Amino acid sequence: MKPRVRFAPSPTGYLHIGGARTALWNWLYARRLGGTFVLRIEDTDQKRSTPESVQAILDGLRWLGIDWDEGPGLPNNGGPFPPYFQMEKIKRYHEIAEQLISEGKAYRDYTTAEETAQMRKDFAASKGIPEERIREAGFKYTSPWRDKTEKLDKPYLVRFKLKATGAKIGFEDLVHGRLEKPDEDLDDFVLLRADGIPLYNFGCVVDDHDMQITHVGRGQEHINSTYSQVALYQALGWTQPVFAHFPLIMGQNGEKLSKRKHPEADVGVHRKNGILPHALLNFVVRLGWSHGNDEYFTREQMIEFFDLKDVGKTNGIWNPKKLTATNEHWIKTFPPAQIGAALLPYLAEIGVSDAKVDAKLETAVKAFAPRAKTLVEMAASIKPYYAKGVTVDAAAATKHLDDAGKKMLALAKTKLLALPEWTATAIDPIVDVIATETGAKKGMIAQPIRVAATGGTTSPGIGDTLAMLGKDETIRRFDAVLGG
RNA sequence: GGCCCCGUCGUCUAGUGGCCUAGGACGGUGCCCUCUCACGGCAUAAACCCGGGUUCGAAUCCCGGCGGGGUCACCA
Repeated sequence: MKPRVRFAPSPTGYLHIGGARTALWNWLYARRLGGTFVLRIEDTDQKRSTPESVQAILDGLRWLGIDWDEGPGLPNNGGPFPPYFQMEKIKRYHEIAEQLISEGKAYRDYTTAEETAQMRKDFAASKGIPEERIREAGFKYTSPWRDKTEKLDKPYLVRFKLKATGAKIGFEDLVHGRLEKPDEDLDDFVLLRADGIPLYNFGCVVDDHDMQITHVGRGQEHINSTYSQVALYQALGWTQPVFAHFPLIMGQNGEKLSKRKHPEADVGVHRKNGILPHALLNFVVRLGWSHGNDEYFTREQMIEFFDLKDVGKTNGIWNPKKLTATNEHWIKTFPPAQIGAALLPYLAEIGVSDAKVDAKLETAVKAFAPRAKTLVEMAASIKPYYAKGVTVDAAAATKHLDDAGKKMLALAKTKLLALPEWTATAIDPIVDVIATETGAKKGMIAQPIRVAATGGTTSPGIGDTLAMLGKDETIRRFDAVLGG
């Protein structure tokens, strides 16, 4: 059977890097096995969900090239199991909740949020312990409505009626193996809030079932809620999917990568910083998963090699240096035309709007690929080559454009003017030629040329540098230095 | 703190009882290449959390300790 997997983000902010990896791994799994990748928006947290966030997540996924087979923005209501936004199927959750209630597997709890909160507080106070430790002290919420069935005319929430027998409840996890705990450790978790909106554990189970999801791959932080969900599957008599709980991505301080404390948690930040989408994918796919000693994968190789069973168990730490190294690798590896196309928005961003993917840009990409860590850097490096004229750095001029330097420059100009064609391969040898003819060191020849052409002391090889500039602009800049 | 998960170089990892004097990658260090800056090449330092078992033999299996993380909501 072809797997049906899903990525079910909550639209409460930008696309999180951990979410992106979860999406990627699920997507890869589906693609390799010819399965289906579903995107579902879990927008039941009405306080925090926003349309902007939905957009940000969709944009982030698209930028990464992770496409979904079912979900938002697709024809025919998004696919065969709509809707793909939880808030659009509230009725369905109520239906299931009612069924559970009628079967005695759930109940209406008229206790208010304030009351339950107070109960916790009182218990903690009576034991003289902080609230998060009430569980160890034996606190377990027991609703006075647990065994009642009457329907009152006031707000209620629906709780799952967990039957604790002391038996183990658990599941087979693809990365962890058998995971279980005594069902007594679970409680009557809330299915429906007082306003009728489902909570995560409920909506998630109903949807995964309705959408016929076969494999649920998500972060390890969900392990504990999975036990509750398993109880629900059993109560409903539904077949549960195969679970796979992924290790977490931690910030460099060792804490879980959070939106507040770690700017790098935002996929959009990397886009802004000039990271290639594929580089981000490659970096993130290796964080917690490996294929022998392989480090770099094309998209096709990722699909070919990825398997949920090869996912590791240990949390990984975000390593910006390795991300950069991965980015450099792909900048150097992808065809110049492709990098050039990716570079256009970054050039436009800094005012170079006349650039297009042509011979000049490709030459520039080739020249700067080994020198740029990011597309932002590359764009900045290339920008001067699209300008008319250049301001020569004073210190550089003093050092390299003295009388001797200008003499070399003039000589170079003569040789350049005599060239049959203006290409890097044609230009490059002139430094050697002049060196041989005059006996001067190459540095004495190349540096004056470089300073005159770029205004500074560093640039790619003379051939590439002048080729990028073009004949006219090169000579113009030479003349500006030589005067008259 | 209860419960749950995890524990190989600084980091990501290979490793599934002998192939391990523990391999690769990023980062670090040194050297080489060189018209500048890079790229690249070569070399090098650096780890099996600790303690008990099991076994002829353990990074690999078991137990305990320690350490890290997650989770304990009418968030997801």
